[in-house]
Amino acid sequence: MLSRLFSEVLPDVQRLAADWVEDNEVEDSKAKEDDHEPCHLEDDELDEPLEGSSRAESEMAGDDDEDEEAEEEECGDENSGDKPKKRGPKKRKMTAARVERSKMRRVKANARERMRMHDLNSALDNLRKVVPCYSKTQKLSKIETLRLAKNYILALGEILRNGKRPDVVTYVQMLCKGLSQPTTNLVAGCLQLNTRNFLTEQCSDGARFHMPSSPFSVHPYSYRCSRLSSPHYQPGTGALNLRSHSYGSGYEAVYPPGGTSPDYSSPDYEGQHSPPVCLNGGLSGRQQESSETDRNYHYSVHYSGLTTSRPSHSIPFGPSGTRSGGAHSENIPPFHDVHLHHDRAPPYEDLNAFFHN
DNA sequence: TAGGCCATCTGGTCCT
DNA sequence: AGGACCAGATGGCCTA
Repeated sequence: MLSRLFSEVLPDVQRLAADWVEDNEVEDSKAKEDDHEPCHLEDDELDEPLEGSSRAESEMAGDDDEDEEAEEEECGDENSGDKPKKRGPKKRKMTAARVERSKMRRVKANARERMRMHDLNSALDNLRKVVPCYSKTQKLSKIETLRLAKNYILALGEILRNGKRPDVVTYVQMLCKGLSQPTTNLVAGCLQLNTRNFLTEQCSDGARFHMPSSPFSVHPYSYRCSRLSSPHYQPGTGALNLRSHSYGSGYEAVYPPGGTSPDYSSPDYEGQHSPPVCLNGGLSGRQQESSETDRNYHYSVHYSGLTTSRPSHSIPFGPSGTRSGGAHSENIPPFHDVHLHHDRAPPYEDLNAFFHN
């Protein structure tokens, strides 16, 4: 067994090692070329840059009177050893004023960079609000937001291209492609909550719902995951079945008949493979709240723009094409702060209304 | 405690 | 010269 493993892996390892040696030789030669300029500092830059954010503190502490000496030391030993003398324009002396200017520039640059990152983050927040499943308290990470947004765009494009509604499983699959499992659970959980026509029972932990008459052809299939082994799980609670994969950590999903396996090898898949979601109304992973905190969740439908006038916000997906009216997720008291956006995108009436306006 | 995520600082590069 | 953008490094916080 091991020998077979070695025989399979060894050639690759050897090839990688050879590549690595080759690369290092190239880099070494580059480094040697760079060694010809031992005092390669910008005129205005501080000497001996410190590591990490402590640098700023050290700079802000201010050692103006030592800077000139430090600068002298920086290039003072350039003749020592057998290194060739540095050519090019001589380095200007770091006067106290120039050091001060340099510090000021750095402080200003830091402030600009902070502003820039804040702008970027606020843009990401805006993006979070328009992708499916927005939660103020349980924000998607940046990378997950971008992935979900990409999937959302692709899904909408697919809908427009095909001109027909996908079933909810397909839709969730499109949305969750390449997402982490917690995000997948969150999105799919949001989506499933919104597909329910009504709740026959509001469970004490806020995570279990009966879905006796879902308009989607998803609930008949069993779905097994780690959550199902939890004391909260009850069979027949309408677990939404997505994909069938066995993942090492006790996750096992079952494909619906005729279901296709996720194309994780597709070029647009990036990042970790998403294990199957556990869609029995709860969240798992990072977004999964304890049964105590589940009570504080309130899923609400978030409409922006073209469908705001609609009183009912159910997902119009499903093979039957029926609108699952009455399942307004705002009627689910234990959940808060999670907004569903996917429900405003797929309605073709809404899309048509949008395009005809 | 490890790993994920994030904010911040920093230096390099490119552009105006 | 200065600003925008980027990527690497670092440390803090949180969660499993």
